Order: sequence, then C-alpha cells, then structure tokens
Amino acid sequence: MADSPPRRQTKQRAAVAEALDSQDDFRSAQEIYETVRQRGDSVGLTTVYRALQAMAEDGQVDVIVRGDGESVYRQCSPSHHHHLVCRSCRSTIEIEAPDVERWAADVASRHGFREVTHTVEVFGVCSRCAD
Amino acid sequence: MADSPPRRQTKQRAAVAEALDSQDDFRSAQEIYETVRQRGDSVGLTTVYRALQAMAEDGQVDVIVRGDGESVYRQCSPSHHHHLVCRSCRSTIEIEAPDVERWAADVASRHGFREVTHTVEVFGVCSRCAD
DNA sequence: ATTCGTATTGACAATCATGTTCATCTAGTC
DNA sequence: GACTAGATGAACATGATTGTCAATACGAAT
Repeated sequence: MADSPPRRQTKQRAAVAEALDSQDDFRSAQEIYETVRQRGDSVGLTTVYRALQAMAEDGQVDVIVRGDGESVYRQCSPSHHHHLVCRSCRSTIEIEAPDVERWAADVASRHGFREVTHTVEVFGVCSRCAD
Repeated sequence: MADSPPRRQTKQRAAVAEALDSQDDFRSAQEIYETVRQRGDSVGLTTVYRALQAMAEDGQVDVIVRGDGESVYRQCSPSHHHHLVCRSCRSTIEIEAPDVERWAADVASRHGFREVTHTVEVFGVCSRCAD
C-alpha cells in the first residue's frame, strides 16, 4: 500500500476532535459543524467534512451510514468493535463480538471470498426511552 | 399498529418487480429505472423510487445502504437473512446466521434494549474476481 | 359495464449531503 | 525568516432522493 500522506495539526482539526470529544453518541457532520461554531471556533463546513473523513481513514473515529444516507461520526476506542444504538436518544454502547467476527470470516472464506470486511450494528430502544 | 394502506397492482410496479426479477444482485434505483425503460415500459423515476420503497416496506425486497449513501435493492427470499456481497462484481449470496441473531438479541436485552433490529452485511472479493 | 373515491403516476422543482475548484493561508522544516 | 506542500473555506457543482400537484387508473360498489 501507498505511504499515507502526512497529516498536519491545525486549529480546525483540533476543534473538530474536541467537539467529538464532548459527545458520546453519533453525530452528523452538520451537527458537529454547529457544535464547533457554537464554541466560537470559526471553521468551514467543507473543512469539517474533510477532517471527519481524514479521521475516519486514520481509524480515529467510527462512521455509520444511517438509513437515510447521512453519515454519522463518533470518537471510539481504537479496537475493532460494533455498536448498540438507541433509536430514540442515540446513546451508544460499544460491543464486542469475537464469535461474530469468526463467523463472518468463516462464512466468507467458505465461499471463497477474500479481503473480507463486515458491518454489524444493532439498533433498539434503550430502557430509559422505553417509557 | 395501524392497518397498512391497501396496495394496488399497476403496470409500473409489475415492471419494477420484473426488472428486479431479472437481476440477481443489488441494484440502485437509477439502474432499475434504466432497466425498466430499456424493456420498453414507460415509467417515471419517481415511481420507481416509490415502488421500491413500498416493496421494501412489504418485505418483498431487501435494501442495503451502500457506503456512499446510495440505496441498492434486490429481490430476496422472504425469510430473514443477510448477505455476502462481492465488492467487485456485486454477486450476492444469501447467508443465514442463527447464532448471530441470537447474539444480537442477547446483547441487546442484556443492556435493556427493546424493539431490536440489526444490520449484518459481509463484503469481500469473490474467487472469480480475485485474479 | 359505469360510476366514484382514492391510490398512483410522472414531469418538474426542491432539498440536502457531499464533492470540486481555486485563491489564500499556515504548519513544519531548513 | 523564507519556503513548500498540505490545509482551508467560500462559492459553486453534483447527484440521489423527495415534494408538489394535476392528471390518471385501480377496484369496489352499483
């Protein structure tokens, strides 16, 4: 693989990272943009998108493509994991599933597939929102 | 739950269903629109979108939201299952995973989540495309 | 078969997230 | 401090999907 291009530290990216830091659930680029601006930092929407993309590539944030096509971002632990997301309040719990990993790899190789990736997300309504 | 609105049978929906029938992999709404028109049937793009939505609601077709946010559709067996999709040629294999179902339900209820749904898709490169 | 109420259709406009351009700026280096 | 490639951002482009609304066709009742 090609050597990844160097990544500079800028106020804008720091601001985006901070905004991500202060949230514990998945947010859209637009929402993050709002958050950053409300903190007083001046950034362009384009930059937020680029920063988010770059961070996602570097594995610093997790991305989920929502059903409506909008991508949402969240700062996560670096290890591979999946999410349990509340449809109502969006609170998110990281979950691990070694069995599922194994199953995915297994099924794929059994059918002769290589370079396997997978998406596993669980959605529901958390106990607090179930009233 | 509310009683589902009645669904009428029209040429257009039949045409969309046929187009879906003739494909064995996931296609975008735009592609299905093309296919229908090439068969000589005259339908509006809007109608294709609505037909696809309706069929997805009724569980007649499966939908996957691709990484780039575009939705793709496919006629599938009615039972719950997931997909193993080739990134290159888009050929699709239906896979079942009772263990994964159980795991998802289990993890969710352990955290007090209700009305649980999940998405599980496996992507890779099939043996034919691996040259 | 004719009528009638309501889904459905489709051409077009509108929306909305994201990509692109390009002149300007700046972090990191010498 | 000067230099250079990556970074920024305002304006604009793109492309999928949805909204609008008048015209039309399904299907139940007559």
